Amino acid sequence: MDHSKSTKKPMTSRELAALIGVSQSAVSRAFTPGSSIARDLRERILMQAREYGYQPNAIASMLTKRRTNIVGIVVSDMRNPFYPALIEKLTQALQRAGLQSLLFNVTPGAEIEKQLVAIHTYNVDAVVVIASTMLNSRMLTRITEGRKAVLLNRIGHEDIASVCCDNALGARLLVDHLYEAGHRRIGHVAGMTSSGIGMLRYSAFTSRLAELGMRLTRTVSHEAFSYEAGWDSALDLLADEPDAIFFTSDILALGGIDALRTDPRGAGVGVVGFDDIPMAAWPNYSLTTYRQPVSAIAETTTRLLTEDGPTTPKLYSLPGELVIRASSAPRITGAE
Amino acid sequence: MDHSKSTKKPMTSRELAALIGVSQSAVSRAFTPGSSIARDLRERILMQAREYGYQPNAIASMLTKRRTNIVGIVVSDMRNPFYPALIEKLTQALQRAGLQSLLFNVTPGAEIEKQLVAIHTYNVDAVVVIASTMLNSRMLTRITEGRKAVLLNRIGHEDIASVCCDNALGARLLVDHLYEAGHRRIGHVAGMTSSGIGMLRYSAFTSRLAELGMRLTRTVSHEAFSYEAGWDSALDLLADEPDAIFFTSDILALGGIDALRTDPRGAGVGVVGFDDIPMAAWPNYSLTTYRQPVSAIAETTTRLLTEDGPTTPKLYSLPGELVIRASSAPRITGAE
DNA sequence: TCTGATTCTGCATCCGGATGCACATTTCTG
DNA sequence: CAGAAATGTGCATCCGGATGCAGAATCAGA
Repeated sequence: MDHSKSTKKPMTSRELAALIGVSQSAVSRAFTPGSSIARDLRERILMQAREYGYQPNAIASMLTKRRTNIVGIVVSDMRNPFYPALIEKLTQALQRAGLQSLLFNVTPGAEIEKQLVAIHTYNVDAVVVIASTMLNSRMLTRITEGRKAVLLNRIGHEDIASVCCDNALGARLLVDHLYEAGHRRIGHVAGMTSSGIGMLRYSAFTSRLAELGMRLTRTVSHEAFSYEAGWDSALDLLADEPDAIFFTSDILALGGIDALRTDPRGAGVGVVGFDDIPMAAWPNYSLTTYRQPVSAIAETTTRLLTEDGPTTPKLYSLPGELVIRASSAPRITGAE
Repeated sequence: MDHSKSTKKPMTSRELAALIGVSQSAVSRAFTPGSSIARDLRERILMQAREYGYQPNAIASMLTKRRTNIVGIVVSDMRNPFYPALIEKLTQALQRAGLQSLLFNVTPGAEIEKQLVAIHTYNVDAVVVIASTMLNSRMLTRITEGRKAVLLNRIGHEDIASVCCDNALGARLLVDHLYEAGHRRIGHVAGMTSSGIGMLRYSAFTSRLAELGMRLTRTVSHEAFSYEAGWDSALDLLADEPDAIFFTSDILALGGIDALRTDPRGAGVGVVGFDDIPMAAWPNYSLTTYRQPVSAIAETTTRLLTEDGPTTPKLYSLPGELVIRASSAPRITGAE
């Protein structure tokens, strides 16, 4: 009867110390960069440690150092393909910096408050909140207070740092592009009207529209950033006979493109999105969009979280890139 | 000069104990279900705790209990939309069971070994490995030994529990369906040939094909589970003039559908996928597929990880559901 | 009412490392 | 070469809870 599988207890610093005849403190210092220990002693200990398979217990060290090296990532909308991509890049960047990512999936149904308690009890060093219109300002304050925090794709909080692509620039570039392609009457599809980012894009969009003397036919929203919402919104807008439609996010735009294909009036209507999710590049969609600098966002976030001192609560706005594809092809001007 | 933000140290059990005049042990026991403490004392302590905002420090308790309540999720392919969906459901199910998810993103480039060390140092209670052809069998053993472990969408490891949908059943049902729709000459697109799941589906597929007297024209692989690989593979297969193509995963099938549309020979070729990712339901694709029981997979995994005792290393095969859509429409039999 | 069984409670100690402090060594400096 | 300064090491203690053990308190039975 051998149940060693669960019995196999890892060695402690004291055990290793005893084995190689040094003090426990020496072992601890050997593994603590910058601590006061002779170079050769450290090397000897590290070598022996490798030999015996000793690794310091991170939990114990968290307790004394008051530092977990864990970043809580709060996310609610994994449906929008942009976010998995962002999370992937982010966790990779964090891992490179020696930080692990604890994922907090905020779901609509359950008691959100309760889910967020864990963020406190797990003592995460920092919190990254991704979009999450599900969290109100008060909850946000609760989970970010007393620790480093960065908001991604969320703005309007004076006391928390926020990293975004340059939404206003993106919106303007897209409008400029539509203008050059000959589109004049533009429809707008918002995602959720409660999204600060969405509203930011919207206001940049409309003001640029005005500057160029273009016309906003109408703005509609089905209160979701989803394919279905995009579909429904596009059909709504068709009544106005727009030249083109500005979707505030790619996932909306994809639904819109497919919807437009179901209606003869949809032919020739230009479409632009925002984000540049992988599907935007699929030939079937060929969506013109503004590419979010996902890697730069991940890097910047990581930098902010690893810097010493509290995170400066400013808005870090990173330039993206206009990606022109077929969906916004120049308008064929016939009888107007 | 107030820098209280970082100074605000949470209260300890001893402090609370002193405040309300009980011993530290009492406080600890009040928060430990099933420990020996009088009902009314516990309630008094819990009430005061809420009052003073005391919460036990999870790190300290991890140290003594030798239990972190953290599950490491090892994933490498976040590109395939099926996995974000699975991860979302999984983290939610785990959260409901009081477990947090530490995400380990295994990236091709970096030294994988090094990334996996963290799994050990963080003392995660359990590991869930999702697909990850990137990890070889040896690495898998390293990270799962001594702890509970479940493989998702990965098979062929005698000593680790594995949870999957019923891949063989799914493949058979899809073949049956193609048969009924009048398709006889079937092409096959594999993802990565190193994927055990892929091969399992393949063998069930071919054997059912044989049983029904249908014909496998050819099987191709571009060694990736991606839209692009599906695209290329579909075009490869067109030379054989198949009636229909079986794609071993939806994301491949989507690429395939779009590719078939670029070639006149692609017209009328039936397509089936596997997984039922959200995009499969988009009208533009309307992909017939076998839906993986994502929730059931998440629940089963959670159950296995929360059960007492070691995880039984068997294969848990859960039934999915055939989802028939337009992509596999009955073949229009013309001049053959 | 007294004894034995039960249920609680607090004390002391431990979990595995980190670290201030004092002392031992080594390295300079004059 | 003495004495000061710099460097390294171990001891003891702490981080914040968990838990075995012994004694206190409550309850039951006779």
